[in-house]
Order: sequence, then C-alpha cells, then structure tokens
Amino acid sequence: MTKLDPKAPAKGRKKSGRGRPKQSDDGVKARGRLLDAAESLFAERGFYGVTTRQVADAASVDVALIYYHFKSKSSLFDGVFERRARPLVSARRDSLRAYVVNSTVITVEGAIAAFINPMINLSLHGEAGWKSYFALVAQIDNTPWGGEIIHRYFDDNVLELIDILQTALPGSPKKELYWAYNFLAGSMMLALSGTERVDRLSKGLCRAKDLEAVRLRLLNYCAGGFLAMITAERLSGRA
Amino acid sequence: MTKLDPKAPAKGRKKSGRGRPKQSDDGVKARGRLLDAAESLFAERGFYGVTTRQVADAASVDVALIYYHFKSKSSLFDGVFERRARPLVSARRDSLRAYVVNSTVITVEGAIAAFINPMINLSLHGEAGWKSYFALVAQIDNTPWGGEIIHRYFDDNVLELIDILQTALPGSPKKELYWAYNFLAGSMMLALSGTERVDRLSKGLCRAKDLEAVRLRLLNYCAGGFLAMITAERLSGRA
DNA sequence: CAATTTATTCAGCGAATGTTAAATTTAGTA
DNA sequence: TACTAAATTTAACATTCGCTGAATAAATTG
Repeated sequence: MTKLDPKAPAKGRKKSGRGRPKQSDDGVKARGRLLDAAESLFAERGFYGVTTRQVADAASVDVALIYYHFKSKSSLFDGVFERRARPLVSARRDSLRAYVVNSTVITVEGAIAAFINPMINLSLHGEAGWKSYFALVAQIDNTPWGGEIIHRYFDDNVLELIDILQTALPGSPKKELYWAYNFLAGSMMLALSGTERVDRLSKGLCRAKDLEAVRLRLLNYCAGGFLAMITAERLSGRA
Repeated sequence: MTKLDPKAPAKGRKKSGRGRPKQSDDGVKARGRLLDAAESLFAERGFYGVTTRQVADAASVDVALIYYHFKSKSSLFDGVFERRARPLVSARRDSLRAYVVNSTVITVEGAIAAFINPMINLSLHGEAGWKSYFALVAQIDNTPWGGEIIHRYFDDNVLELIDILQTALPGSPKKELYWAYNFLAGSMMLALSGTERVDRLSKGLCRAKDLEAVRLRLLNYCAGGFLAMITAERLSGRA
C-alpha cells in the first residue's frame, strides 16, 4: 500500500521558552492552534494514524500542552469534532426551518437543498478548517465506531429533514424516507470528503473541489432518487 | 469519544509449539488465518488502529509469522485487499458483459443492477469475510490515502459501467456520468459498510443488514438519480 | 506589591510498536 | 536415509507511544 508518509517531524517551530507566553505571542492561542492542527491531521490519517507529538509539532507547541488543555488524545478528538458540529447543526436547523417558513409549497428539492446547502456553503466560503472537518466526518461516518458520534450530533437535523420530506411526499412510509436519506448521506459525504475520486476517474474532466458543480448535481440526483424510490414503492406491493 | 475498546488480547490460542506444524494441524493454514484476522480487524479499526500483535493473536499465531508470510504490516494490508479485489473485479466484469450480451435493450436500471448485484450477492451469500472486506473498502474509500488503492483495482469496472450507461443514455455528456457514478459510489459504499446507521436513525424500522431491501431501493434510487440529473442537465444550458 | 492562577516547556516513565535473528520442528527431495 | 526447504516460536531490539510531574514565566487578583 502507499499510505501517506508520516512525514518528517516538521520541526519548524519557534518554541519561545518555558512559562506562560506574553499576550502578544501570535494572536492565535495555543489551544486553537492545537485544534486546527489536530483537525487537519485527523482528517488526513484518522484518529489512530496521528500521534500526539505530530499534533503538537504541527501546532508549534510541546506535547504536554495537549494534556493540559484537553486531558487525553481522545478528548482532543472530541474537541475537534464538537467545535464545528455545534455551529453546523445550528446552521442546518436554521436553514431547514427558514425553508419551511418561507415556502408556500414544500418540495423534495427544496428540503434537500436546505439540508445540504449549509455544508456546501461552509466548505466553500467558511474558514479553511471546514474542509478538513468534512473530510474527517466523511471518514468516521464509514467507520463502525463512528456511529455514536455521528448520531449524537447529527440525528436531530436528519429527523427534521425527514419530517419535512414527509410533508412534501404525503402518504409515503417513513421507512422509505430513512432508506433514501441513507443513500443521500453516502453521496453527500463522499462529495464533501475532499478525496477527489471523481477527478482521477474522469481524468480531470470533473473536479471534486468545484462544489458548485456538486451542489447542482447532488441536488438533482438525490431529489430524483427520492422520488423514483418512493414511486417504485408506491407501484409495488406497498410494504 | 467512544472508540472501540482495543479489547483484551484474546489469548485463547493453542500455539502448539515451535517448528513447522504437522499437516493435520487444523485444515486452514496460518497464512489464511492471518489474512482473515487482519481483514476483520482492519475493517473494525482501520490500518493504524490495529497492531500486528492483535492480528497474530486473533489468528492464534505468533507475531513473527506475519513477517515471514508477508514482509511488513503494510504488505499484510495489501494482501488482505488483493485477495478479494481480484475475484470481485472479475465477477463484476462478467456481470456487466453478460448484461450487455444478453439484453436487447440497455437500460440505466439494468446497467446499475449488473454493477451492484455482484457486491450484494457476495456480501449476502459469499464467505463471511466478504462483509468485513466491504466494510474495509467503505472505510478507505472515504480516506485521502485510499485513493490509489481504490483506483488501481476498481477503475476498470467503473469505466466499463460508464460506457454501458452511455449506451443507455445516448448523447449525454460523459462528465455527467462520472458525477452521477460518484454519488452512486458513496451510497453503495455506505450501504455495504455494515455500519447500521440507518438502523439507529430509524429506531429499528430499517435494517442495514437486510441487503435485499438495500438492493431494491438502491437500484431505484440510483437509477432515478441518474435520469433526473441527466434530464436536468439537458434542460439547462448544456454544459 | 505579594500571592495565586494560568499557560507553557522540560525531562522522562512504562508500555506498546513494528520488526528481526536465531532456534526448532516438520515436509519434501535426492 | 541424509539434506534442504518451509513454517513456526522464542526472545529480543530500537523506537515510538500516550501521558505525567516538576519547573518556570506571565497574567490576574487582592
């Protein structure tokens, strides 16, 4: 296999000395730099593929500081995850509710757009770390142990989406909506993972980083998939 | 976070003693047991989350044997991946070609079915290790470093599928087919990952292990998505 | 100003990691 | 049968791992 080179320790830091640093150190506090570094590294190689020393080096800080600000490697991971989960969940909840309030007709396309647009917008126009964050979420979402984290933070959003979809598709069994959402989630996460599979497959014709291209197509694809699946179920022997 | 407990060393082996074992040892050779154990563990916790000693213990064998049969942990991983990639790629190629040869009309549904059915069939009716294997593929597919492996083994299959889809949708730009495939791949991998996200989300109403339910719905969903995406593109300003 | 709290580095601990050399036992071969 | 090859365990190696206690310096508080 050709896994990422754990890279040279990257010892380019300035470690000014012992003791509490002067306030004007460099604007960003060490705690934040640790979260940023951890986010980026966990997104590249996953939780187990990153050592605390690598995080500390990338943050230009001593390892021990990780155990001061967070109390373990696991808690550092939790910190990374939580930091962006909260605003993301809020943004998505707001987007879904705004759609319901401001629309005269609730459509599948509209509901899905309200669900995925906050993520695409954050990845496109938010702080750079959001891209790493989505790559991290995409990874742990396809992991057995990631389930608890994903559900704890994101299920509320999803259940709200599904309620709205049921308004758009009255009479369709919720079971079908759960299945369809699961397919949507897989597509969306791969699209936001930053893995650039489609670039290589298409020899550069498609570019995964072009999230506007993704937004348009993912919306059409998922809405069409929802409708086709529901229609097929309705035509068959009603489960 | 609540990651999987690396578990007690599971020291339930019988390690018969030093030297080459008698032929009737237990039917399955140690090399195969190592591949099985590694497959299962890598699928649970990923490459970095598993130690060579854990693999050896699960295979009831000494660590050093890993370095005798494979030459490193990385090569063990390669061995795990290759073992099933070859038959899977063959099965899928055969399925796609049989579909083209035996059908009077090529449809999107038919092509997608020919592509996904071999995987679902192997997971449902193949040797138990196939489930672990698909979980592993799902994981590394959403990983930055997994790209090289995924492409090396699976791109041929995908390009063949896309060629067939273009027969079913004459005049549609290949670019759109690459995008649509990418969405399909995300859904399919999450569906085969064994993560049971949908079980928890739906509070047991949907069961991820029911791959017949997945087969039916994934097919309708993806075919509908393909057609809707292509149609939307055709209606808009032709990219 | 003195005392305390906060934020940081230093130095290292014990355990675990990937890996290897050597010994040992059986299978295959001349 | 004697010799070589294959398959396994034993015992270790150097390195890295997550983590901690102590020292130190600045900020805050009274």
